[in-house]
Amino acid sequence: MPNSPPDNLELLRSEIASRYDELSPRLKQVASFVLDNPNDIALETLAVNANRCDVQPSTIVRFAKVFGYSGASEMQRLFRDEILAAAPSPSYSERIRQFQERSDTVDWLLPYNVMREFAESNIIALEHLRDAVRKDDLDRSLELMHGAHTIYLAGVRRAFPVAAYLAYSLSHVEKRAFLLDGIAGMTAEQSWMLGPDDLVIAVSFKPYASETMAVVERSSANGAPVIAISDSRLSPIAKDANVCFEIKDAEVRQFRSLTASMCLAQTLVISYAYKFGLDRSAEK
Amino acid sequence: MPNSPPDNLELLRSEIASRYDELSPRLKQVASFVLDNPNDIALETLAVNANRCDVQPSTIVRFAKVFGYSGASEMQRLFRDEILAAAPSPSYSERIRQFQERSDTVDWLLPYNVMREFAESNIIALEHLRDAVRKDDLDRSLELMHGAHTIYLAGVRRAFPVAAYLAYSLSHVEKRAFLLDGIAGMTAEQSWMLGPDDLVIAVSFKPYASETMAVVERSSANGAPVIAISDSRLSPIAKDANVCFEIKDAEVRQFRSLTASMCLAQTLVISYAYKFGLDRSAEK
DNA sequence: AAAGAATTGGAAAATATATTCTAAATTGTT
DNA sequence: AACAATTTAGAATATATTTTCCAATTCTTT
Repeated sequence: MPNSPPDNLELLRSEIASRYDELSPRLKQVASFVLDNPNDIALETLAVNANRCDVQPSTIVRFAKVFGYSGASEMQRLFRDEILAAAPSPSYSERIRQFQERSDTVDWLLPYNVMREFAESNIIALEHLRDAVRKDDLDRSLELMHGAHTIYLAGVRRAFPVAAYLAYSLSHVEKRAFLLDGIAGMTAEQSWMLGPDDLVIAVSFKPYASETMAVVERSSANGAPVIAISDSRLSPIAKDANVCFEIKDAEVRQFRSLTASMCLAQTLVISYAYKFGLDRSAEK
Repeated sequence: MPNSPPDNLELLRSEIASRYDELSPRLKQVASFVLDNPNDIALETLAVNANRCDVQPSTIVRFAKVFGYSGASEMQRLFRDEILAAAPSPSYSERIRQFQERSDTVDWLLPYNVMREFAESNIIALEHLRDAVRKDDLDRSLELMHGAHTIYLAGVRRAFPVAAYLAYSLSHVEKRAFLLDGIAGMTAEQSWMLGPDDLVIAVSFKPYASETMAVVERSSANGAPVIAISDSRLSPIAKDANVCFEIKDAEVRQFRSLTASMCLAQTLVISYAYKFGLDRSAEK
């Protein structure tokens, strides 16, 4: 009946709400189910949804047609897109893609624009981090940190600032922490000494550094637990890790940021300080 | 081959990660797509997912079988259930109520809350940065960077990661850059050598480090231009600086973040690369 | 370099799912 | 209470999607 059906979920929801009264009994059943269980509509088949609201599949099709769609599938598309676009986790890549498309038109020769673009994508990365980090991983990390006599930080090149920050701030909350900095090629030697009493936090991103891989492999073989901060579960350092954080940092035209990784690092240190609050002093 | 397939997403993910190496090339493609885009697997048809990772639909079926499922559909069920479980009963009004409740009292003993809180404040800091940085400061910085034969980075303690990042990424856009790292107490000696052809980018925050102050003073006296990244115009390193960025980083209960500073650092490097685009290679 | 093994692409078959259609049931009207 | 109009159930049909299977290709081994 309506000329053009609502083309986003929010519109559809209010349309359903406002026309609720004119609907027939069965269609009302469908209406309230649809409003209350968007995820079921998105993910389950017509048959099971029909069953859930105690209705025939064909009734749901009729419902969709009443609101102007060609069928239930077309309406379902809206619900699926909502999850893909706005859902907690991995709308991420899609958002980034859209964002980058949009930014194709900005003038990259103006530093001011670069700044704005960069701030924007870092914000997106942080939002993603906030929603995607798993409670459980954080808890387990804190336990590992608490149990460790000393924490060793591994990370070179792009990952180095993160490792350096961890070393610095951990020692400021009075946790013994050393940076495996590989000065004079010492890294290999240094990792010999690590054992079950210690903990390695290894940070490594895409073209994974062999130094960091070696540290993880060796210390893990010696029985030292490992927390990995990396960009993929498939990362070589994720393999042997007891906990692996998968961080999707912002990427703007080839350049990858560290914002999300730094934020995670801060979270680990501060949570640790609060939970086992030996510190008091904290960093100034 | 495996007796019983993983029956929850997390298990499946780690199973995929750990067996990644033994997979054939096409199956690897599928594996990383599956890990990176769980929502697509949950919501899109085999055909479109196959297309997205540039593979035949049948390959995805084979992938699912390798991990013990009867077919792709059975595996997809896991991904769908994950979404359904994440939002148990997201009735609209209920969701809003929960959201409003959330921000009232946060329990800081729960790392998860710390993470959320931290991400939020970093986002705010970035928004501030985006709006507060002066066009003119950026332009002048780029000119100084362009004019310099070599850029030297100064920053210790909390500021060290920022300086390290700048050194790393500048050299990746083919700008000569050295970190004045003060190893073996060399900082003083190193800064003797700086002159009008060089540039110092100094990073320093609240309890200002004397090392960094010394570098700025001495090199500036020798005629080297200085860009300061600091938290106040009154900072000792701002005095002698040609350009001073005043960065208000997030502060959560005593702990200061580096997010905004890192973002500014990235902006400088990337703008430089675009404007004077010597790079081409960039960082990978 | 050839033979065998494993992997892959793609079309055909099977299955699952959505849609249509008609007869039955319900509702409202006189 | 009878009739028309509307709504509904459910089987039949159409469509979409997945799965299977085999030929083509690529990789290994000798």
